[in-house]
Amino acid sequence: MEEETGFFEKVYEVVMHIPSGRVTSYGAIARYLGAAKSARMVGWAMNAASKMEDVPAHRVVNRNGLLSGKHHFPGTYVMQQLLEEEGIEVKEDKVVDFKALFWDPSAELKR
DNA sequence: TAGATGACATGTC
DNA sequence: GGACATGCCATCT
Repeated sequence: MEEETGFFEKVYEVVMHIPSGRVTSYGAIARYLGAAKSARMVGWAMNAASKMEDVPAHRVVNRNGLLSGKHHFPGTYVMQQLLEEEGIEVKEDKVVDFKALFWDPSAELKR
């Protein structure tokens, strides 16, 4: 009966809490979940999350601000398009001022 | 059918 | 700079 806080479930929740116009990285989420070494797993969660409309996986990018997962989206340009719709500037599949738009879950959600 | 291995959208040591 | 860690999925044997 527990909520069964699965790793994926946690990732989904965090990603769903990402405010519009903001982006985060796999490591930040993994670190917030207490599994910094599971950053890879976060990528897999995104893969499944990308299928969920409630989970804006397009707001999650790698540590370099590069849309690493855009290649896995239904459309190579969909991810960038969505980000631009949110007001995020994307250049060469990279988030402009990723550092300024970076959203830290542990800083906003505060565990 | 069940079990085992590889692959993956990264990150840290 | 290189190797390892972590969790799920898909595929093969």
